[in-house]
Amino acid sequence: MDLEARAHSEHAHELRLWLRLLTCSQLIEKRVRTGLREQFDTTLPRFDLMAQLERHPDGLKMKELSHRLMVTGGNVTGITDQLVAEGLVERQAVDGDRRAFRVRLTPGGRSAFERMAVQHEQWIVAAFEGLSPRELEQLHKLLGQVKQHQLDINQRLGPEAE
Amino acid sequence: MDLEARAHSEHAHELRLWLRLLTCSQLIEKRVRTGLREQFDTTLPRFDLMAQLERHPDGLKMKELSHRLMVTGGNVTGITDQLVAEGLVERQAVDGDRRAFRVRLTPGGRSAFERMAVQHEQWIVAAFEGLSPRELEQLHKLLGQVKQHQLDINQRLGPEAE
DNA sequence: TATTGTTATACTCTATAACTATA
DNA sequence: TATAGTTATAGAGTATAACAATA
Repeated sequence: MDLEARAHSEHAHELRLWLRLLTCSQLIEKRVRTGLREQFDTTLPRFDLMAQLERHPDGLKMKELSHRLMVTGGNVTGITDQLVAEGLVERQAVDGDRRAFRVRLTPGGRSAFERMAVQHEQWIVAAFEGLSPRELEQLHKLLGQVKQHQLDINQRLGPEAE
Repeated sequence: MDLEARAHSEHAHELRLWLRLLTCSQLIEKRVRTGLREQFDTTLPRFDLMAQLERHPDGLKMKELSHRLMVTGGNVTGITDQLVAEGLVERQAVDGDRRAFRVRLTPGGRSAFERMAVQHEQWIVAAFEGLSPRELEQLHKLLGQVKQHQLDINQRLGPEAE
């Protein structure tokens, strides 16, 4: 386990930081993916889609989901189709625009998500146990700056990339 | 773009931190992947494999690559096969163990990697422009603690998972 | 028997582009 | 003409498990 084995040159600090950031998220993500698969027979993209819907009880349009999940439309259709087939989410007509749907959790989908969310939270809490509350906040703040900067860059490169 | 739209409950801090960490690494990774594809017609796993070899001029065994890249053996075989076919890396017999190889960059592979690494570094530097040198170091240190904790957890769960 | 690496398989996610239907 | 969503396609990455050769 050593993605950090790179890093040359003059900007070694940035490179090392990036590799460390990547390693951290990969390690945590890997545990989450494995857990979701083994305990709930599901995947991270599916979980993420349901998580978005949980935050929006009135549902989200396909386009919105695509934007929030940072994937293209075709993928959202595919994942949504699966979840619909399993009765976890449903497509609902939108008044005034017969092209669009509102996707929302079914009651069964909501309770299934709650069960997963409880477990998911435990994985995440365990992942950051090593930090004090103060460090946790510090890290959150620093990553906030990083995130904002990425969004700024994307905006510059092309608003649709946001 | 809003993976952070989750986060309930009592441990909202940890959840928000995780979602932000994930968002940051996804945003940066996405740009790196796109750049590698568009400018060099390659992928991140291929780049990562070559990066490992660049750091180890004497080569690495398949098993070692698998461990460092955190993927299973079959995948390393597949990626290595591609790179061999393109003349970027080569398999070399290992004295005293006729089962194993040492995989190493060819001269052409080395120079191809150098070209990519220069560009890659620019992407990464740009990604962290928003931070002062001091913040950069702070972030590096905090992520170091996070990383170490993940490794500790993996060790506890099963040494082979490391 | 255990280990190194390969093969075969199957699945998920992904982007792209062409398409349908509405607006 | 533009937009919402779907379909079709192709490709990459992944894990798993069975396998061959060697230790």
